[in-house]
Amino acid sequence: MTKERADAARNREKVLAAAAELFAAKDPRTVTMEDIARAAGVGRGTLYRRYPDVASIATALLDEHEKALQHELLQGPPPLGPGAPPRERLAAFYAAMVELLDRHVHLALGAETGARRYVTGAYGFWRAHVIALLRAAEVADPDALADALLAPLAPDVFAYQRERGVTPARLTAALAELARVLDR
Amino acid sequence: MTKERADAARNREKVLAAAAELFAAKDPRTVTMEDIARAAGVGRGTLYRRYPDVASIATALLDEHEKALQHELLQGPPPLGPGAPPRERLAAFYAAMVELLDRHVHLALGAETGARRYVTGAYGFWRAHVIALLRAAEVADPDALADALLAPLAPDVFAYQRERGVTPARLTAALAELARVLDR
DNA sequence: CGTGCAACCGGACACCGTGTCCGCTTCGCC
DNA sequence: GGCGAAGCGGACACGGTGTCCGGTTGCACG
Repeated sequence: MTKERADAARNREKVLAAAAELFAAKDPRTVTMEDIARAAGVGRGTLYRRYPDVASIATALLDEHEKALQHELLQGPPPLGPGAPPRERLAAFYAAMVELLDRHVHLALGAETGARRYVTGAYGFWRAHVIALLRAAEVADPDALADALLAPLAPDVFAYQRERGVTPARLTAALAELARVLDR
Repeated sequence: MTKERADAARNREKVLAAAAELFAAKDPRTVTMEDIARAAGVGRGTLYRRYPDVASIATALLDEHEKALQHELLQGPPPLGPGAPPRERLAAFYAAMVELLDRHVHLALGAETGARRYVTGAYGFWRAHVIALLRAAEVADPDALADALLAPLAPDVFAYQRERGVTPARLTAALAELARVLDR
């Protein structure tokens, strides 16, 4: 990773800015590489030089926001960070994720092309975190439960619920309850 | 819906058979209309006459299998059908769905292009069923919880877990526990 | 039977997005 | 200010989509 050339950096900015706008403006699943290139005033070749596909651009944009939450989970104050009982931490995690989703569904939706969700680094992080919490709560088979408990946070589920009139607040409440009743 | 012409019926059979084979043979998400037409020995126009896209063909194939389960939920013996306590019925539902998924993931994956999952008639059925159970169990906000509880049954989640080594049996056990601890 | 009409078939077509390739431009170090 | 390398971007070939329409086939009715 040597130093980035000035023109390259300039283009990277233009691309990310244009992409962010596009994802917010229209159905993120219909945004194409061509769209982004045009909006950024950049050739398609330039785009492909850095990002293999649309999803990876959305992921790059999303990562920034996820980083903050990941940091809080690891060393922030309870109940998000260490110190609170596992079920409380799980509830807090749910709440934080719902808030994150609420602000950035468009990006999250854009980042999903098929099973892409699970290969992204972030999912692995959430997974590891939930598994650790479940283990601490002495629940049976944390490995199997973790993905099941993360599934409600899938962007398309969230988008669907919101569209149906389930507010983030109600969802948070429902998930908090779910977290608290886990195994006794 | 007048009577179907003989040649049309013949072609419908050929198409469904060829599609079933294709979905099972390769990654269902990469099956194309052209593939199916070629495999069925049928023109592309013929395909489009009946099915607007690949997903709807997979859905048609899947529906057949889902119908049976839906019937059992409505009027089969407990614990799947009416008569058992709601949490037991939910656990049984989970078990049945996992088994269904295990047998037909390829179809379920083929049926999913983006948010297609939620517009299909089947999802609405599962949703209504779970909501009814939650209401009977006197859980708070069944509407918000239902989608969350159905999320772990998303085909891509199932496929991912299985690929990771979580057997259907373990998944069933984990979900059963989840169902039983709901709200107290 | 045979005939006519409607339903059905299927290949051709135009379009769009993808991903790659390569001649040209720009950068920044010496 | 010159030069090597990194970066750029348009052109290209490909593959899938969805539509359209001339030709074909099935079936009801005489």
